[in-house]
Amino acid sequence: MRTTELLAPTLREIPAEAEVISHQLLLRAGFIRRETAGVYTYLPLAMRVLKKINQIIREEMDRQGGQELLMPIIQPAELWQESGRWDVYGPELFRLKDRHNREFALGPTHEEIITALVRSEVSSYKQLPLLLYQIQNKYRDERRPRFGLLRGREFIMKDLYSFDRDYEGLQISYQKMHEAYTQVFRRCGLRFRPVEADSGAIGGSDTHEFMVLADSGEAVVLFCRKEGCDYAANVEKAAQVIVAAGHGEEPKLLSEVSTPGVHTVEEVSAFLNVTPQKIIKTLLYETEKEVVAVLVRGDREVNEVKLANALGCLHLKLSGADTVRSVTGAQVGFAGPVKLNVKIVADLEAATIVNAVTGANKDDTHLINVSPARDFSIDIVADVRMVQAGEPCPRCGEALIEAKGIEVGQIFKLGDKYSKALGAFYLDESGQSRPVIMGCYGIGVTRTMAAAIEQNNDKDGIIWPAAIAPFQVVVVPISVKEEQQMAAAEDVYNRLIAAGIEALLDDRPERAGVKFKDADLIGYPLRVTIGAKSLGSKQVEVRVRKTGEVLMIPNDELENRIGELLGGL
RNA sequence: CGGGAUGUAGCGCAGUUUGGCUAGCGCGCUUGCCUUGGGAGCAAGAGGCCGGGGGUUCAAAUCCCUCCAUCCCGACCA
Repeated sequence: MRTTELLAPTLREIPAEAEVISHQLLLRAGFIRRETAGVYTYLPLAMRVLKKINQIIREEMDRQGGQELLMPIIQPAELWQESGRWDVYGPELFRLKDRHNREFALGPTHEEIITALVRSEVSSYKQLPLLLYQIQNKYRDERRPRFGLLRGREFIMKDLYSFDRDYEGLQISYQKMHEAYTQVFRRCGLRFRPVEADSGAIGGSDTHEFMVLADSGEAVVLFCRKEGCDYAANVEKAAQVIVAAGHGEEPKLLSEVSTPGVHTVEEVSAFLNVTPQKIIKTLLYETEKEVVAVLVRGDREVNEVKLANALGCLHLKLSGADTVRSVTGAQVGFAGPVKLNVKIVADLEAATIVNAVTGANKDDTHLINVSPARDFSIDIVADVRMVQAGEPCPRCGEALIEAKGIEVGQIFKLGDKYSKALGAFYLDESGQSRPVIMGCYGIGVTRTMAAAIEQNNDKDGIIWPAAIAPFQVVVVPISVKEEQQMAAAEDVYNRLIAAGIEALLDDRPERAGVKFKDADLIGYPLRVTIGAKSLGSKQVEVRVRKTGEVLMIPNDELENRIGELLGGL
């Protein structure tokens, strides 16, 4: 391919709409253009990258026994009503009607379709297990599409569904996908971690998210710093380790103190001269069923995902000032568990604090020397708080480290949720009808492309890992008017192509600086420069994008050395 | 959905406060000359429903109403 034939419109300035680096660079380097919020056209350079990622995915899925198919994007409402998700999925589901006023959804995911397929085509244990996947556009009407390709409304996703006879089979399929995903992201040249994640109030037991570590990530992950310990979890999931309370403290006399205008933990701590560790923070939450009081230590934060799981509720929200007053009788900042007439959920840690400070459910008043059991009863004790960096690893006890991550993949054990809802049963050897046991496994392809940029860039532009670069080498003649240079450039280009290396010849009649800037911006791993400097010599000048290093390679070793270099990038 | 901001040429912006000459600048684009190892220079050009609609006015990019779009923060996210 020659640059004069390639549609790769680079921009000198950063479009005002782009905030995160991957979005800026994808626009500037001519990979994507926005059509409307969260919807993009992928230009030829992006398409080449996506094809490579897809190819890697296909190879790894197929290696594990996956079979590719293609399902419809337009899905009938009836199927979604059958699974119950027509209502549950909410406004995020794009809906449309046909000319007969029949309702449809644009597929945000394909559990319904694939389960419907399996229920009609699979009827015997002999047909199981099955691993079926597709790579296709997905549609989710995000409330707030943002960050370019990191959160779009239309995006490309690989989704695989596993069908097994039982949970043991599911475990095997799950492990296969765990391995496949590890290989996919490794081959894409990404620094990532599989992390334990929360599976939600309903649904399967296990789930892992594959996180690309990057500061722009929306997810917070905690992982163990100890070499060899592979504990890593989404902050929503990370379990707290109970450090032995250790205070064999005797409960002292409960008493009330006046604390005018002292609301926050910091204020209480300073005013009463107690550490936040001795304060029990009481927060009121409303679920679809009830109001609950949640107790956590003063220096901790409530983890709403864990809380929802502990309560077995679907929706959860922090109560407003009105509810707080009607439940506690006091303004916000003075709630406490003593004599409070709602369900009380205490965090594991908070439940052990003796002689604590709490709100008194009375304006401008706190209680001191509050002790659980004696002064109030707890309905549920559970891990309902956020774990913070520095806390012990649940597996080995070493300190946890916090990092931001971009979720590029998730593997999930569904169990029989969809097979039962949609009626996908098979007959076992004894002729008994059983639900197919399912798993689902997604990779955000377009998000992976953006994540790769988030992780691999510098002030000059993108630095593609060689495996997914749009072209592996760009050949730049300094002056296309110099016949000798052009002839040399053509020769190098042809040799690289013949050697199976994806080369691009920058034959534009531009000045060298312009071509260099574009090459850096687009991020080809290697650049071969053909100019007066090296023309007469027996060496070819090769520059490594990642390091800026310039190598003089003997002409007759060119193909081999470039192949070697690419292998290391 | 709550809060904030912005819509003027392909991109980045000025002009709007205080209505008034033919709507500007930089980059990019076209043509020519010149130049050619990190976004050169000179010259001549093309390119605008000033987001849409309605209103006020002798006169609207500018004031008013309304709709739309885009971005940011938050909430939300199988």
